[in-house]
Amino acid sequence: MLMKDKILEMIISAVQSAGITVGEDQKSKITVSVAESRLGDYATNAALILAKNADLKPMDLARTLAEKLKSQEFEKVEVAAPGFINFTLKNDYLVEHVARNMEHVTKERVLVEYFQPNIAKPLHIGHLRTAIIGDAILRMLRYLGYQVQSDTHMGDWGTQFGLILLAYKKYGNEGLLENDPIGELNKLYVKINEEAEADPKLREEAKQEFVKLEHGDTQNHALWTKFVDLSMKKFLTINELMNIEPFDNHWPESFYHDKMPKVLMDLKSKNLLKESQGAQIVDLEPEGLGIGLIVKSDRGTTYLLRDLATFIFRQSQGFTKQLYVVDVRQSHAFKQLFAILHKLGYMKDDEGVHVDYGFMSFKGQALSTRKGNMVLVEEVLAAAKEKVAKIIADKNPELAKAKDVVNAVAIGAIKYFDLSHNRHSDIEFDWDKALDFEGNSGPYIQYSYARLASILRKVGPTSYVLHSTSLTPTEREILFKISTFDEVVVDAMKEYMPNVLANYLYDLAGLINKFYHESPVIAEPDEQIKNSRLALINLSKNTLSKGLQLLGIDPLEEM
RNA sequence: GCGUCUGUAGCUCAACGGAUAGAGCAAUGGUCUUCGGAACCAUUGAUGGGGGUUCGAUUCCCUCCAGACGCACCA
Repeated sequence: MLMKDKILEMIISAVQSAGITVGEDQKSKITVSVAESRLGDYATNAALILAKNADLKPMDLARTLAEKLKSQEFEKVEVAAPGFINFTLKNDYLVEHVARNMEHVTKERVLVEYFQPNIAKPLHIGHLRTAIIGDAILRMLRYLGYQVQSDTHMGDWGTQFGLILLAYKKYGNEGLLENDPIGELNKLYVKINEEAEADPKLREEAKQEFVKLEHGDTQNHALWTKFVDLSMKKFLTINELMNIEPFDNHWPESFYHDKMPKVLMDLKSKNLLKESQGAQIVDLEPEGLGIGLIVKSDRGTTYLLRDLATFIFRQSQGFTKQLYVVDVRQSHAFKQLFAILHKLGYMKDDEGVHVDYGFMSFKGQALSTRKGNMVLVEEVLAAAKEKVAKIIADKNPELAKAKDVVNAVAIGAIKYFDLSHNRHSDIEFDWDKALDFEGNSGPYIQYSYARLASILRKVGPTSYVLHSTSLTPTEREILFKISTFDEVVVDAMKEYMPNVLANYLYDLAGLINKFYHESPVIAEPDEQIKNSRLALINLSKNTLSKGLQLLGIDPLEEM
């Protein structure tokens, strides 16, 4: 059990033994949080919340509770104005507690959808964000014991394939296609779109091509399969390229093609479907969500219908929770989706969550604005690697396996930059900042790790014992910080905010660097202190390693 | 027009309704006979305006200002 939760339980029972009744609404307002280090380890506002009910002054109630809360785990339980209770854990207790691993409880099945590229459209920075955030969430939920799976949901179906098929038949070249499938398909798509602007007949032809595809035309189906296979292969290089966990499922849009009629029947049988302007809609005006378009007036299907089928299918696979890591522009669409699923009776509470994120823009050094404001993944990565390689060549020219290190640092820098920000914020990517080794950055944390690794390497294998006495204030802070690791991951996943963990790791790395500066280890004459510091280093290193890996960043023994 | 989100230091960002609003960059000044100086320490500096709720508001509510993004036949 997490220390935080344990303290909360102690508080509740202390309150009850003081004869004070606690309503559910009040209970939910009582918090136990990490205190400022000068005040203690944990703090609670319980007395402030309950004072009025108990008809006591907050300070008096706090004192009463504090008295009851004194127990073997705590060095101190103190009261502070206007009515906080602060807890300081015993060092002995911390030493013992910190060595324990989180008990593994198997939790519900969760599906995380992220990385939704469209065939014939190149990977850009938006795809990078969904992949990075989604991947981090997957890793963290898995750590917490959830049975998580990922799903990519690629865009491989729809009327745009009519245009692509038509263009390929007119101008296509097999060699070019195999060489650079997405680039070539994109070129064809752009070209035919331009032509269709001028000549509406082409659009009609394209539509027919798609109809043929839908009806299983052999030639079109073969071409489509080829486009999809080649593109998929290319897209999935993201796993290797960005160190993204392999995806568990690929259920693309086409996969739901034959699952939509059933949803339509369902909607009809529940009287939710209406005819309007020749189209089939669900009226969501009462919910303030406008009109949900299900079938277009030309009888074409919509994304909304496909998304309904998607949710229902995944639910049938046993997933009791579905997370959609998709940018914030889709939030209206997801509200509609969830509202209709409620009406259909498929969704209760928060079984579906839109994990939205803001935009990433770029500062200075405009990266190719040829395609509008699109910044390509390849360009970002190449630029990052180039910059990192220069720094490495400068700082550590002797480094073995420099290429791997450059790769890991570049990826770490990009990911950390993304993940350290609150995902709701629109953020500006600053090359100098993200790839500077100084300050709050991925490389800073990797560097802190490498320093610890270096000390342990020098000392060689020994068994370390952490002693609870003779801890310096910084060492004590580090120890406590490490003990809260699991709490932090739990907190981070309450609202699916990877930045909570990223910020924690930065704080920890900062403390470690401070400690590194203050306390010599190898040169320490007192063997017991030396040994204890080595133990602390070992713990710190393991914690940084766990945390970095949950963010999808490789810890490096040397850099 | 309606809706959602955002507005914090010169810049880029943090902050479960909590205690003296934290960082990084930039600027200035320091530390060290470098267990890896890619470090550490310090100084200057901020909640868009106005109301309200609360013991307590960057956080919740109202309003105004500024910006971004959405509001059925594009995907």
